[in-house]
Amino acid sequence: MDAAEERIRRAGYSGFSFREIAADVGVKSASVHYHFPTKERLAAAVARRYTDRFLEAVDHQLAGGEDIVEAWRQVFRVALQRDGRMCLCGALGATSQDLSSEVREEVKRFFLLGIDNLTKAGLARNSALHVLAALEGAMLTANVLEDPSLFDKGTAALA
Amino acid sequence: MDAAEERIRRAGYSGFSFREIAADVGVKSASVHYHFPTKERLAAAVARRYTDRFLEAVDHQLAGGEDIVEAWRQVFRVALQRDGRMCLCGALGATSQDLSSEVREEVKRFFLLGIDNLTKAGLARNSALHVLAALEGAMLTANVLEDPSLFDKGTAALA
DNA sequence: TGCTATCTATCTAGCGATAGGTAGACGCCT
DNA sequence: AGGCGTCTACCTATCGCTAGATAGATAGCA
Repeated sequence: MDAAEERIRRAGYSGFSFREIAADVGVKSASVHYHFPTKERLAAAVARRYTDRFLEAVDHQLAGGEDIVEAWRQVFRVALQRDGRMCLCGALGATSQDLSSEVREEVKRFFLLGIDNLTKAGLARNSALHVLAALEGAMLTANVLEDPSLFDKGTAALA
Repeated sequence: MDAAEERIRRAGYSGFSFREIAADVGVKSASVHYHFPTKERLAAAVARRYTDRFLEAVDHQLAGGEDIVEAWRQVFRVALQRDGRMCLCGALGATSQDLSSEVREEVKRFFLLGIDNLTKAGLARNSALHVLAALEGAMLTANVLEDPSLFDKGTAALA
């Protein structure tokens, strides 16, 4: 799943294969099929784990006394700068219309829970949407222009 | 190129094929290769045309007396709601790390010219980054959640 | 005007590579 | 003994791309 996550975050759903992630881990593709019968199932599992971990990380930031928006910004920031990759659900979501419903639902879940988390912390719904959009978009921009500092600059106005 | 643009905007770079777009148009894939020797070349040509048209549309909005930020917002809005698809450079940019340099440079061009356009209209660089990121991210969010109205709600704060 | 040569845009056929996925055998551990 | 995990070997389908050929339009020249 780690290998799949890396590959998906770099190249999207149709940009990774069983053979590639098997080779990354040092096994054969048939072994991956043993654990995840289909590609869709694997991608959905990876997306679910990603979302859960992401929300946990936000909670951890909040526990450290961070403001809610700054907490989200920090988690996105780390995802971009530590991993050097896109947000998994951003990478998958860009081709949302082409995903199987199983995977698409997991990607939706990331965004829905994100909006939910931000509103429950006191933000208006439109503000929650704006924060999530700005973070996701800033990550994309920094990724395209290969300059991580653009994330900080593009999201400075949120803080 | 129209067919290729549609497919790329729905499924990204690795989500379209010569055979598919040939079938869309009613020819054979070999005929597409006649005009575009490689897939990279085709994608790069489509991205360039998309960027040029996009900037023209922004200029047209400005000529109509629109505020610069509102002009950008409107063009994104139309791209999402009329076409029902992602921004082409957003869809490609999400997998930027996996694109050939030829295509990646065209995607970069979209973002660089966007920032340039916004700053030359008077915005600070960080504000330009923020606007572009928010628009691109709002489009992604609306796309994933299959609700175009979320674009308006998520970008209302920009106006 | 008519012949010749070239160009354009398409076709059929097929290349090698890779995709997702499956069947059955093998070894290992309890 | 039996299940778990991995393997080899294979399948069908599709990928990007190319070869060779062809019909029709175009252009230059006698």
